[in-house]
Amino acid sequence: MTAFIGEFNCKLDEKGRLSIPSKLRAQFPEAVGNTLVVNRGFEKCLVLYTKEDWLDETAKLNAVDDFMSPDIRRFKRIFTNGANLVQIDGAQRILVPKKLLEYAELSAEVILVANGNKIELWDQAIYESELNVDAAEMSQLAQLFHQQRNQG
Amino acid sequence: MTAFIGEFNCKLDEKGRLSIPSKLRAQFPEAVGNTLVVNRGFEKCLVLYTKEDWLDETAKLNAVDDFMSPDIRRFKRIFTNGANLVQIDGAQRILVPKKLLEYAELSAEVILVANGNKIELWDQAIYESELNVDAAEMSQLAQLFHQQRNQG
DNA sequence: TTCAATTTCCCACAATTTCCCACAATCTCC
DNA sequence: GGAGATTGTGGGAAATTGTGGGAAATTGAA
Repeated sequence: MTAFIGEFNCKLDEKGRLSIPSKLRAQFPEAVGNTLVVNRGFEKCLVLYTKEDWLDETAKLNAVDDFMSPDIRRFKRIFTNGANLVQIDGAQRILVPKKLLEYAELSAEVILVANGNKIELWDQAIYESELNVDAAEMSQLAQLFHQQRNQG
Repeated sequence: MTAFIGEFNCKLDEKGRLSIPSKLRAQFPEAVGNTLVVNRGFEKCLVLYTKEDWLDETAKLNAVDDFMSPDIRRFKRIFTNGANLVQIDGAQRILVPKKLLEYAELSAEVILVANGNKIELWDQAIYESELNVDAAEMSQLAQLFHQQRNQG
């Protein structure tokens, strides 16, 4: 599994193209070729995967049997339905599908945040508010994390 | 895991480059190669890790599933936000990303403080005021530390 | 078929980053 | 203390990257 690192300020041009910072591009395994997968994130952001990692993710999803419940089927459908293949062009850019642009409310100033096998794409303003926590809230979050990790 | 020791006065040049003191460089395991990870610290400072140590840290985080809750995702984001790979150049320098320079309000005079697998990078003036505690406050802090450690 | 709209491909300029060299300062060893 | 080696600092030049926009190609609708 790939493990991407980095946070990058990027710009979307008028055509909705996002140029991938060379430092991030350099982290792609050779095998990636020129294809990525973009999907909606849970929050107001998009998520990029290599095609391989995306297939792994969906494989995990599909390991859960559809017979189980309507909710399972619904979740799988919704989760998968935003996914799009995108091509990296000669200038290391991808064209972000319009629907997804709108979903994540992306303006010209965006942020790419890599962590693990996911690369999140945020509008800069929204990202900053997402990260803006005061100390009290932070320690609450930490506590929650602690609990949930131990529940597993 | 690496265990760094030492405190060093350093200078940032006009291009935002930080030259790593040879005494610190000598503590890097061979395997580090020329790559480090810089991230925001909780306080107004930056933190350097070897890439390996950083991946260990994030692996612990990513062991908790993103599907679990929005708070989990948020916590992970806040924790990893700002991380960037940096290369050590031929003159044993790293280029500190502009965003992070601004975040930690670094001027030309900075301090590197090594502790465990982390190396903190502070603006000198800010660092000094951070360390400026009187005896009473110090013993109060120690008490707090003691309590919170035992609560775990 | 024709026209308009979108997409893809390509080129070019500007800004940044990287690489390299050189000098100054410091340290080390004799 | 002095000479040589190592380290810290600065800056110039080349290479790379980011960004914008134009033109060709493709698509879809009338």
